[in-house]
Amino acid sequence: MRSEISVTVDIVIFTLRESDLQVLLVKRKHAPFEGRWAIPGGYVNADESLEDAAARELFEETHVEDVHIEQLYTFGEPKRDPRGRVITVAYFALVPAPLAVEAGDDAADAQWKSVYRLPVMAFDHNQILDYALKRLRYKLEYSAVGFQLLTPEFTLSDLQQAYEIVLGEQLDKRNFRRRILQAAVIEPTGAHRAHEGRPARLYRFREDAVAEVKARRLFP
Amino acid sequence: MRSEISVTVDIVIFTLRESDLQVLLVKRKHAPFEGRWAIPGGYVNADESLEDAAARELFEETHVEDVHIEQLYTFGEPKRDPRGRVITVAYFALVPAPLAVEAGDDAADAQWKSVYRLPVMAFDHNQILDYALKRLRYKLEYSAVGFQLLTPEFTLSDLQQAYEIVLGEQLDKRNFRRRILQAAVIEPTGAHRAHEGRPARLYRFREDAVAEVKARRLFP
DNA sequence: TCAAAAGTGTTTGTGGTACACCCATGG
DNA sequence: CCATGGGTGTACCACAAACACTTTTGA
Repeated sequence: MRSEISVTVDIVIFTLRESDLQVLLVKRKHAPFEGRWAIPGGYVNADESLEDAAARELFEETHVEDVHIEQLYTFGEPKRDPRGRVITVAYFALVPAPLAVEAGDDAADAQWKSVYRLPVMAFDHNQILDYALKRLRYKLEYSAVGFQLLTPEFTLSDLQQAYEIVLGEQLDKRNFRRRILQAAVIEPTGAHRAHEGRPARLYRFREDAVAEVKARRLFP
Repeated sequence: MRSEISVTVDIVIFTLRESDLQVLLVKRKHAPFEGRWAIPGGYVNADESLEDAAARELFEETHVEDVHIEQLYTFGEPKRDPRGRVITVAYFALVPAPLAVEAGDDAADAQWKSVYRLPVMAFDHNQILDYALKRLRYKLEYSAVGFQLLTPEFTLSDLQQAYEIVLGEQLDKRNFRRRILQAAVIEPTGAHRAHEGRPARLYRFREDAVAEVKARRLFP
């Protein structure tokens, strides 16, 4: 039985802004849910892959390319869209702070919103965002995905701050540094950055590093 | 742009059989890929959720209900089905051994196949199965999902054997028992089971147990 | 009494966590 | 010389891994 189902992709775009973890939301101009905030998304074209569709939506909203994108989950409850049967393949993207700030701010109907103060959104988008946030935090703990939120060169303090913002808790500086360094996923560029106080060593992410590390086995 | 996309669900059904980890495959009767083995699946009905569709496909193949089902990933490359644009939401299910053995064996065009000796399959189904197996192994290590492959009452040796089959490696009996027991996810039923040698205590899964345990943090 | 599987503790090593002071620079 | 953030080491504890023998039953 072939059924009439439309397929969309929605993309949860995370960035660090104003010492806060924020997502890009768009305000809907038409029914249903006119005036409500929503996760950006759109229909999948016939000849593009799902991931390409997600990357296209991301580019349309932010003019950002070549960032971390991954598939999150597919939401397909029959009544999730009042217009008919629409399933959405949700993705999430991590964009480095400075690029994202420039690009997101100019659209009147697109705003960065703190994940800690989200509005009631259109469709099942609150649920999608909850899930995306849970996944982001979870991945931060066992993979090197957090670097994707930073510029290509960063200090260890930048990185620690990023982790603290996303996880929503304070971390011990010495333990943080030791573990990041012994995971060998970053390397010093040799350069330093100074604002105030002692200049900080700059690091870059090592492309050849294993991005995902096996979690502890609970069961043997 | 609303595009003509069909939506299917495919379900990777795992079980333990003949001291082996096996999946249920069906032999295709029609083109494309006539005669090739494939993961069971079908179109999503207009009024059912994706998970309901997966559960329905599972029931149609095995007459098994109320088992662990979870969404795996959505595969949507434009050319994955030569007939047109079809995306598939893949699920995986874990069915307890004895039920599965009875149900799967009678269909001529449906067979349990060892995950260690898989044929070249239709569509992108080898890729889907690789991914499902990876996910199953991964989840076994940090969650209590492994119990879903056993009957409601089982011995610790049964459980250890299940882990060994899925993970493909030998485990130390004392360490295994200690960790399972101190995770407090199972409880003794009080009964014993005897075949040969000393009778073994029977256990059941504790429904109130936390099924998923936080993995070690690699990064602080 | 023997075969077969169940059941049980200890030691050692690794890694996580907690914790406080000195260093380099700019103003 | 002072304020500001950068950078460093150690002690304790918990848990993972390695490892061999005793117990209970049926034949």
